[in-house]
Amino acid sequence: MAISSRFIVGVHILTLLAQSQGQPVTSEWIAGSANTNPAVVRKLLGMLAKAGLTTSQLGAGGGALLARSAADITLLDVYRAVDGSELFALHHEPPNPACPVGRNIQSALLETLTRAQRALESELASQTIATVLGSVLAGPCPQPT
Amino acid sequence: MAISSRFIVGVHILTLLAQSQGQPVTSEWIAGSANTNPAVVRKLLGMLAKAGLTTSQLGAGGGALLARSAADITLLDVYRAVDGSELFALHHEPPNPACPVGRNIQSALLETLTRAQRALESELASQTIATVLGSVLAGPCPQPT
DNA sequence: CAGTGTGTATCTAGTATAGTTACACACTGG
DNA sequence: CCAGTGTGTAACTATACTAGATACACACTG
Repeated sequence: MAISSRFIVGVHILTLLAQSQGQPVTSEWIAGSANTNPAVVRKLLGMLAKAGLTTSQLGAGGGALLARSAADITLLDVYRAVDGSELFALHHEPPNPACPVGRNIQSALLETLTRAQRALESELASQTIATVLGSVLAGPCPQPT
Repeated sequence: MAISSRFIVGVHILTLLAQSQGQPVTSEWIAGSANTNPAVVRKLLGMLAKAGLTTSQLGAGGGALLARSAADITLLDVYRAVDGSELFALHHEPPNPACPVGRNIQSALLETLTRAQRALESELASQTIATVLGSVLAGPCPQPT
């Protein structure tokens, strides 16, 4: 369990907003669909808004909205917005520079780890909220009516 | 920091064993190079041994050894040995099946997440302990002598 | 101007990591 | 044969992160 559930819940939220077609969606409604707490949803919406993916309409009849087209939001955008730390941890304490292996191991691995992370990110970049919504609506038992 | 430091320390350990050319290496010596605690090293060695990557020689003059050639141990083997959980977490509580999005979001994302994880793993599979050792020894200030 | 819903703060519980100490036991080497 | 070495493992600690939960001020709508 390396990448927190914030990622999938973030995608869930944005997919709901995409489905709502410009109607503001309340955090309480989102929480009902994701089966979590409204405050958790609001925390995630804060991160998504800071990343420029959503906006909020305050006051009565308010709620969350997509800040841009669902086709312009990739899963990589979501990943970076809610989970954007380095994928691979290094040694807690820097290794012993007096040892040839300790001195060079981190830089020797850097390129490989960067490539691995980039490979993962490029897969995430290939999907958008629009394609996810398409898959969701094509699923079993689509919207009643 | 999604993938724990166990991974890079595991690679560090195996690289040291590869460098030692069949001489057993004690956990204390490894801990000195990785700048950590011998018990932590022994815990990692236990995981690596269970995965068939290392063996141990008990008793005086004992220590850890590679169980097979350094060229036959990929970084993916190490990753799986010490960190082998699912990369992406799902919702803590399953989403609401009464909502079209909640009902289908997980299966809609499954293929993409699997592809992303596989892309990362395939990068890790492309490097072996032997190639890492090569990079380490080619680094600045190689072995004195 | 009343009411709604966000944004934020705070607290909790649960879990994972990594460090540390301690000790029984298997094995080596003389 | 036996003293000593080093592993394997357990128990405990500190730290950090996640996610759930409650509470409340404030902006905004209608």
